[in-house]
Amino acid sequence: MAVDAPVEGVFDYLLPMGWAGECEALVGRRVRVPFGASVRVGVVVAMDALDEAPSELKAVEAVLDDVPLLATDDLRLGQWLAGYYHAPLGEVLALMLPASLRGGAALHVLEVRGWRVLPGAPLEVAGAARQTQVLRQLHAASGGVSARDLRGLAAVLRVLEQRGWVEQGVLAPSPLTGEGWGEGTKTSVGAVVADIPPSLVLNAEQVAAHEAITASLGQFSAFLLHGITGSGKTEVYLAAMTAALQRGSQVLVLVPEIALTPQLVGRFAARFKPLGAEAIVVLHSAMTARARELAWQAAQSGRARVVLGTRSAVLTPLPRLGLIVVDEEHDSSYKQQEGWRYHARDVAVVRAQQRGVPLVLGSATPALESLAQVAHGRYRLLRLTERAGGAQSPRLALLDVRKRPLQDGLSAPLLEKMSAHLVKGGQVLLFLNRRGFAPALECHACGHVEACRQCSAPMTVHRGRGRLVCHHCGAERAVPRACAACGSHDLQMPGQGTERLELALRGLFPEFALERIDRDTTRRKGELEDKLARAHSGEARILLGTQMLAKGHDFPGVTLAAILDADSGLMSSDFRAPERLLQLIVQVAGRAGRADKPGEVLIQTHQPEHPLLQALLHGGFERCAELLMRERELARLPPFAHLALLRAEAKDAARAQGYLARCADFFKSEASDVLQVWGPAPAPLERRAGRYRFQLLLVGGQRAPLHRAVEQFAVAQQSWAERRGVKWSLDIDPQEMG
DNA sequence: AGCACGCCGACT
DNA sequence: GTCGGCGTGCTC
Repeated sequence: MAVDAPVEGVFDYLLPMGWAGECEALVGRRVRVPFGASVRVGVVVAMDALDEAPSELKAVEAVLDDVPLLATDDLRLGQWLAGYYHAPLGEVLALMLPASLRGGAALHVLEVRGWRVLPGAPLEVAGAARQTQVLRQLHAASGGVSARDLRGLAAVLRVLEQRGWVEQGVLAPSPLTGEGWGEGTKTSVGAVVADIPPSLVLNAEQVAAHEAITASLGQFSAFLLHGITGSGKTEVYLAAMTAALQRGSQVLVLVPEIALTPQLVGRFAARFKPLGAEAIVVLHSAMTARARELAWQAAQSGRARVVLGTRSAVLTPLPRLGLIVVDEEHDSSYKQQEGWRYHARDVAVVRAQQRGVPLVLGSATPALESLAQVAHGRYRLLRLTERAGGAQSPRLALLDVRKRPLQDGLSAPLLEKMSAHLVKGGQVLLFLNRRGFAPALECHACGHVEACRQCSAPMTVHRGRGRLVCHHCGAERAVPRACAACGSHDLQMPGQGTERLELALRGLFPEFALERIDRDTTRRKGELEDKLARAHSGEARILLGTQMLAKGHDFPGVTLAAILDADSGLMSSDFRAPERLLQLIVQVAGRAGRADKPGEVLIQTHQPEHPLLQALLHGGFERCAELLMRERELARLPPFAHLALLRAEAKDAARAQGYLARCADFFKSEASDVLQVWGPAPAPLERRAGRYRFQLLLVGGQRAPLHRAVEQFAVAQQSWAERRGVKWSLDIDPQEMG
């Protein structure tokens, strides 16, 4: 029994009354159990016959489900993940269920009414096209077709019913039960899949990619689909998905958080509409609990054919899984950054392996980790190098801003370029990865910088709100009129944020409509959609924003894009910052221009001679990726090493540091042959929300021995006195050192 | 995470 | 004299 509590291990219970002898029957179901002084919900993961019943065992209080919610495949994945990420199995399994079911609430058993075909019914009725169509649809669907999907066909269905070919009833609640409609029937959806609109005409590269993936259906195989922006990766996904659906499989599609827009959902829904209203379901964090439960149930029961979702959707039970697609596989939003820190892309790989299904990782800027897997021969590389419609790739140029006065963070040549493009009717896209008005409030007299009282970070000035805001803990306060240290009224706001840039641009280009798109201007519901609509329609001429703007949106009218603070990516202490900068530039470049309007991408920098920028200019993404790869190899960093980050925080700095010092000693004495220890060091943000944070980085050449050492550590540290008052957590394969 | 058990300050 | 503060430790 795995209990949903942050405790390692599984717990043994006696069977409830009336269940003796029914071994295996409870596996995958939720049960209510007494746990400590309280009552908890857990999932049964195994049943054992005991020779003698130990009297110290408590008994299961109640069985909460009539059928298993998790299949043995799901439990196996959960067990693997709990081991790999050193997370409690109960917590992992809880995340495989919709939130509404984690607390022990009963599953809303959906009574989906529908129709199914009876034995002896013909495949077609000569001269009756509508009857033939309905019969084909019913023959094809294993568990019947819901009445909702047959709307408007009542008259036809009545005729077929009178002829004794079809009947009405309740559709199978779940294929896991083996009851109800669909029992024993072989799935064959060929007829319905034939109704899926054919793919757009694919070019030779797309055909090759699609054929390679399709040939691997039914077995594990990992593909890296490296296609430049606009090369038609989505069409390859859709073609491969259609082939998987044809075999009766379910398809899981993961997309980054920001990319799950109505447009994308619409595109998939339009393609797979012939499979029925429930055939495609969406799962993301903004949905209501009820909507999530319905979508989850459709997926878990096998009714949903395509599941399209963000990070957490990778854990959805899918009894007929046949293909996994991870779009924009390099995207950092696949990494969970709190609690159980899993990486959805990596989970997808394991899941595909366990289930013996192919996996497609798609990106215009693959992660170095994925490129390394290709180099090792573990992933097969599929390239798409042609832009659809023959559009040209944009010109990339560096703007050396050394010794040039910047006007509100904008260099004179950039302003000239902007004018030229705007006058010619183009749209201009500006990236600045910093929200707010200015990143600090500084006293000109004594140099005092207003810092957050809870964190060791300067507070960002938000002038519109008239507040200082901490971007790390969210704390807010009024902007002081005088310096807190010396009382001077000469307070300065050095640096640029998107809010300040917006103000400056409105002054510089008053005749052109501007949209700022960042977390502050898209807080209200629908605001982002409205702004994106104005960007797409061309109504907005200047687009200004943070990361948000770079992901998943195409702006065909944009002819000039500029990255204003490339230097921050070149100078960061985070070893992944240059890789992320490269991805940003290439992604941005891919969104500027099209066939009739060649685009231009400008990068403002104080380091025009930087090897990374030079490599990008002269060799594009590939040369840059090679360069970064060599740097990582020399530095013994991923993908040439494996990382685990041990974090500790405490109200008292010495305690957190002392604990990690003890941890460092442990690893140095017990595992120095398989890993290196870096630290303990203060976390990049040393104090956050009033607690002091330190971290210890473990670098291992081989994954397995590193994990064994971590496992040993987790057991050993339980008895250490230094643990008192310290909250520690483990981040396997950390993405950010923050 | 809960929840209990356990030893020290201001109150009906 | 108690009520309750949250530090520490356990949960089959």
